[in-house]
Amino acid sequence: MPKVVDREQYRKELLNGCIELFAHKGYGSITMRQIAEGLKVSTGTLYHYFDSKEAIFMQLVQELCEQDISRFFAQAPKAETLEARLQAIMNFVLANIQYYQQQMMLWIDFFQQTRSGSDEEVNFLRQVWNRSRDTIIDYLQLQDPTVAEFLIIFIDGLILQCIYNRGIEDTDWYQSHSQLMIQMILSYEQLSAQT
Amino acid sequence: MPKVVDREQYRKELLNGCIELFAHKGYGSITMRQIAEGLKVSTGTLYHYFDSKEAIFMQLVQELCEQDISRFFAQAPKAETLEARLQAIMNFVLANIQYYQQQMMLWIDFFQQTRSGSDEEVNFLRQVWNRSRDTIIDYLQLQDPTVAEFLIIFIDGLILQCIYNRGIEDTDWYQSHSQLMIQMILSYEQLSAQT
Amino acid sequence: MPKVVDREQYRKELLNGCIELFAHKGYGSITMRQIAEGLKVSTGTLYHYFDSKEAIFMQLVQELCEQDISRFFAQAPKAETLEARLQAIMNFVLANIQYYQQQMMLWIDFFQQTRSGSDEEVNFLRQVWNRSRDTIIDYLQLQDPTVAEFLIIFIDGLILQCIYNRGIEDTDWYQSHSQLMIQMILSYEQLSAQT
Amino acid sequence: MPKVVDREQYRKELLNGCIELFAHKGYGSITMRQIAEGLKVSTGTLYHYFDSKEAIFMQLVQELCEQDISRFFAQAPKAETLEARLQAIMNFVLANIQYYQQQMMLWIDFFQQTRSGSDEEVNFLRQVWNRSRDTIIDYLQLQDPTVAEFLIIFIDGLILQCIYNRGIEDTDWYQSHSQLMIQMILSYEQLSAQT
DNA sequence: TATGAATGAGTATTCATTCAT
DNA sequence: CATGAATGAATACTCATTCAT
Repeated sequence: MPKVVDREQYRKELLNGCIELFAHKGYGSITMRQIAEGLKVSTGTLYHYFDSKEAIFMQLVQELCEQDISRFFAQAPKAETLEARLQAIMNFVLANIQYYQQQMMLWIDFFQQTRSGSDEEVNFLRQVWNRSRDTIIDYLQLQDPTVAEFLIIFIDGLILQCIYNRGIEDTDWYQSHSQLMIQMILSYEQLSAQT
Repeated sequence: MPKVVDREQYRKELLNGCIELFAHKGYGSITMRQIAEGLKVSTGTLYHYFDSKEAIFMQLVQELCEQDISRFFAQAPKAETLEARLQAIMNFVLANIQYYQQQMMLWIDFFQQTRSGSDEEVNFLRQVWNRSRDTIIDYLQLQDPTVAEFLIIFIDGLILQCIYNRGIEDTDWYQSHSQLMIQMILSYEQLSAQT
Repeated sequence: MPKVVDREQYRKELLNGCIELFAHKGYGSITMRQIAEGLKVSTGTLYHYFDSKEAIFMQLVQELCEQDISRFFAQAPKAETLEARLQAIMNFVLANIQYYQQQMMLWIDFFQQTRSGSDEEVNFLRQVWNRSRDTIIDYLQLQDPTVAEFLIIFIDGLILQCIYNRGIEDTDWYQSHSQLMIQMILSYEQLSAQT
Repeated sequence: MPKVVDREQYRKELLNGCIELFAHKGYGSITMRQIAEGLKVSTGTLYHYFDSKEAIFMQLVQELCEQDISRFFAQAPKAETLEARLQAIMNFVLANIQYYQQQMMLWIDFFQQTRSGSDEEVNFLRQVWNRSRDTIIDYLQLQDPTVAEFLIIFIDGLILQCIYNRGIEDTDWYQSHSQLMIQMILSYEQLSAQT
């Protein structure tokens, strides 16, 4: 077991290792022992780097969001038209649909666990989530942020459906609904512009 | 502890008692003991009527769905226009938003718990869920069922947002997005009809 | 494993079984698993009868005190003279010296554990202890309760010495100090009576 | 973290730092990490100077006893009469009552922890304790050491009572029992001298 | 039919100690 | 000398389920 040099660096490595562990089993179902085994460290070491299971989760959420945003910008085209930007977003979500499914399940699972939990954590999560939302709003450059929010709501619904259906092998289904949404927004924007 | 004559009848009574217990604590967090106490029976009795915690949940889901549908029809106006029917649905969801939040959380919580569970259960749930979906599609009388499904996706997203925000006191937020969706669908239908 | 008929009866049996377990290892060192094994029940059963390790201890202390007092009266002579009564007490303590050592260690061990604990428990213990003290004061029939308290302090010191010396095989040592104390009290009472 | 020249010197400094840490939390409750933090060193350093937690305790006890004795002589009057010497002792104990409470709790806590421990440690502790006892016996200059031992037993009882009552704010209580004891010893000595 | 006592593997977390750097 | 990362067995306590009564 190599002695760690950069504590912060190693903590992030562990965190990255957690992602798929949490995603695979869920916050409530995975045990600290399983996490430790998955990371190939002892439970003691795990607790050396994180105060608690909850703490791991919180940091994980933040990390995921961070990665999410930078991954999107790394790949998002500098699209000129609204349609192109909408397409970019929908394609990005589809491309990472499994990732978003996992994240959403994690999210809600945690909400369940902390049902009567402190507001502090909930607020922290909300804050992280808002960052994602604002990023999308900014990218779309819509005059009315309501429409951007509208899109986000729909995307969430779409991801949820994928969860219900345990992953989509059926990309067409996703695509057709995406196109429908894009068209609707475009029409709506056109109409708004005219009046 | 009513001395039971009709086994089936009593089972349903117990099930009804479970609804708020599951909703309040969540599938993963509530214990069989708590359920038994909440129903004012012994754990033994609980196991006499249900095979397992999971079995309770499955039957509960079915029961909820049943109640859901009949409640909707008991209240839904025999609306002539599509707009009126859309309004009816959105209003109905809003009126029962807390109920739907709880149900959705229950739902996903169960998905988490049974992640590596048998497909049998998942299929059962999917079947139940399809009943709800088909009911809405029928009610809307749209030529293109895709649009109905589109609406359902959006509603799910809407409920999810309410969960993230831990209940909406902000009815306006919900209303404005509802209206946006209704208008979009109406426009889209109009355009489709023209071509 | 016989199914228990009288819950309260069985709880007391378990409690009695705990006495020597706690005495042998001490409150802080014994584990719930060890207690369960010692009682030949599962940990689950242990928790079925007692809320927590602390709860076991509290009930144990009370039970011990109760037994202590009734044992004393069952054996204490209806002594006419003060000297006889003092002798009776000192003899009783000597006869049960191991028991008192164990109890005292348990006592202090618990004080350690709950150092920053709730006052509730401490008060409960104090109350139990006061019962023992008052019993002795009553029995001695001294005009001045201070002298009775004085004796109790000394007895506590005596027990403590036995702990330091890990049990006395040397009964003479105990006896000589007992006699010294008895003489001192008698002289003091005589003098008080004269003036 | 002073760069150390004299290893022995530094060890004593650390030991002194431990006193209040052990006293505050108790032998069983304090962790090596807490001790290290309290001393502002790493656990590694702690283990560099002491073999184990137990070793720290043993050395601490010795150190405390040493300090105890020298503190007493630094302050004790060269009293001519027995009464004055008895007063001196009782006053000294009262003045340091909190200290003695802590020490006694530490003592017994350790006895608990090492219940089934090797005799070696117990003997070491007994030796240290005997030094204190002999010092008192010497100081009192009584012909019969039994009486001195008798006093010590009583003092231990007195300290124990203070523990049970979690510190005495009630100095009077202590004083009255002290005077009672002093008088008793004086009377006894007088009588012994006469015969 | 109804009860609730019994089970024991499983949970998050702690801690004295070791040892590579 | 000094550090603190690493260990893993141990802790109190939980819980779905079974089964004798």
